[in-house]
Amino acid sequence: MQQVKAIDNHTSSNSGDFLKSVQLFGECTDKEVDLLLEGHILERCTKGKMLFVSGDNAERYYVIKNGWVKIFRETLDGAQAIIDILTEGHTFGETSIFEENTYPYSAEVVEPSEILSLSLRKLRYLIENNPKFALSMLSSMARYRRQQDTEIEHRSLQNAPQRIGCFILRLMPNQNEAKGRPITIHLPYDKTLIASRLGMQPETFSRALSKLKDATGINIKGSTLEIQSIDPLIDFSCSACTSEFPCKDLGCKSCV
Amino acid sequence: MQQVKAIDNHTSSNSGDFLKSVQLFGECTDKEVDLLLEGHILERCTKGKMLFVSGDNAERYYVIKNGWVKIFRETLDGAQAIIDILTEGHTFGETSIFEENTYPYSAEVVEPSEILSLSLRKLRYLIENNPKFALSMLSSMARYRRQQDTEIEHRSLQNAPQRIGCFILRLMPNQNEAKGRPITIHLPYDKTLIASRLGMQPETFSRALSKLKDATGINIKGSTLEIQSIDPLIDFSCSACTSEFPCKDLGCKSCV
DNA sequence: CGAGGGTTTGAAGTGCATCAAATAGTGTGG
DNA sequence: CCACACTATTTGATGCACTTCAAACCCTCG
Repeated sequence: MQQVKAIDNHTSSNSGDFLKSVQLFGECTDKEVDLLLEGHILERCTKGKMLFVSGDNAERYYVIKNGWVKIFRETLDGAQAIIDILTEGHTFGETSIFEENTYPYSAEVVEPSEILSLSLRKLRYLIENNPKFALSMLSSMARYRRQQDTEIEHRSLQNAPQRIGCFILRLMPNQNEAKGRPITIHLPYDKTLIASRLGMQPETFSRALSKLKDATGINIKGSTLEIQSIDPLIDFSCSACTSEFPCKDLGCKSCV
Repeated sequence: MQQVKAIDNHTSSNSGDFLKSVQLFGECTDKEVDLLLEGHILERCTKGKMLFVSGDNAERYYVIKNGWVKIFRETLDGAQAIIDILTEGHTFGETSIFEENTYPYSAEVVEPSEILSLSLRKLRYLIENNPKFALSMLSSMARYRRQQDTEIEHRSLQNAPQRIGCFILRLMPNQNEAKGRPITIHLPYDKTLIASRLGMQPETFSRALSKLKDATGINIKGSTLEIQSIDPLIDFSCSACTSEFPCKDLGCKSCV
């Protein structure tokens, strides 16, 4: 189940390049990146791997090189609340700097992934000594905050088919390319997981998806979607939202 | 409608004391507080006053001295999404430093309030030049982030009466005092507004509150609640939550 | 006292959840 | 390459929670 690969110094420059491509670390100097990477571990994880569970002692934070990771919490009787599902370039566990060194949620790999883990201590050092980096981190947290605000909004203003439409719009590769011409996209993970990500039951997801199909004319084959035009999707989903479509900065690939 | 009172230097030390009592500014030096307070405005606002609307140019951020402020967004057809309802010691508008100098939401005073407004430029200066303050701000944003995570969770795991119970628990003055003995609390604002804060209709709120009364034995007279013991409330509401009751740091007065 | 908003109650409808079962899809060992 | 087991997904039937629309009630305040 667990395949761990600690990467030696030869390849750490690759991880360095990767790290610089992550928004949070985009303005770091080479020296800072080297510091952050000291003692890093790059793990190839299979589906189902638990990276940590809520309450674990937190010494490291994580950056996703590729794949998907589910962030969630559980009630005593096992009901899960999905907080977020993250992918390439996202970080998690870094806010444990401000907890009492424990993780406030659990993290599970849901698709084969490469995950970089780094020392929280070194991150804290960088925050405390480089105001510019602290600003980057604040900016990144502010972005996340707006996303969460939107999430809450969607749950109360959008119905199930609209939420799915909005989810699909955020999977679009690039708004400019997508505009006007037909496009094919693949659902990034289990339909059941998408359902819980969107706060609904798998059965509801299935039915809502076919309602969406009827309403917007999209084509569904398994986990492949064919979209002739995104306009009907926008009309259908974005009418129940306070942001207008190019919903900038909302984790929307088509809007970054 | 608008009663503005710019306070002169004689009273600014009062505002200084107040500012230091706010978590975010707790570790600021006198000098820093003075800097932040330069050009501050203390406004006495009546119910209904709009402090700013989404999209407005943002030059100031706000700190609530007392009262209540609603933070929300609207769809084109007027449906409101309440993002948060804030009170004494809370700040808002400060994340506009990281937007393109616009507010991403609207802010409306919903109870008579005293609101302090301060210059965003000076805040940014402080963040950029004092790593310790940047850390405070990061910590404050991390706290807010956890609260929003919890909010999303509550919406999907708790039903209407449970959400109300949880809301009431968070109004409790102090967990230690509350434990065991009867206590009286007042709802802080309109029931209709509480309803939308909790993501439900006024009618649903009314019915759910009486269900809560039946389930936990609390007493309701208008906006006054008499609670013999908080234990039934905890049993009733917290079973559908991933946090155990002394839900630390979740904006819960009884748990701070 | 009367107007107007906030709150409650009633009746009916809707959306989603739940339970149950069928079907499709995937990976396994033979 | 096929049969089997197992999981993911779909479909059907039913129930419940919340919404919606409508009307009554209550409270406050001029």
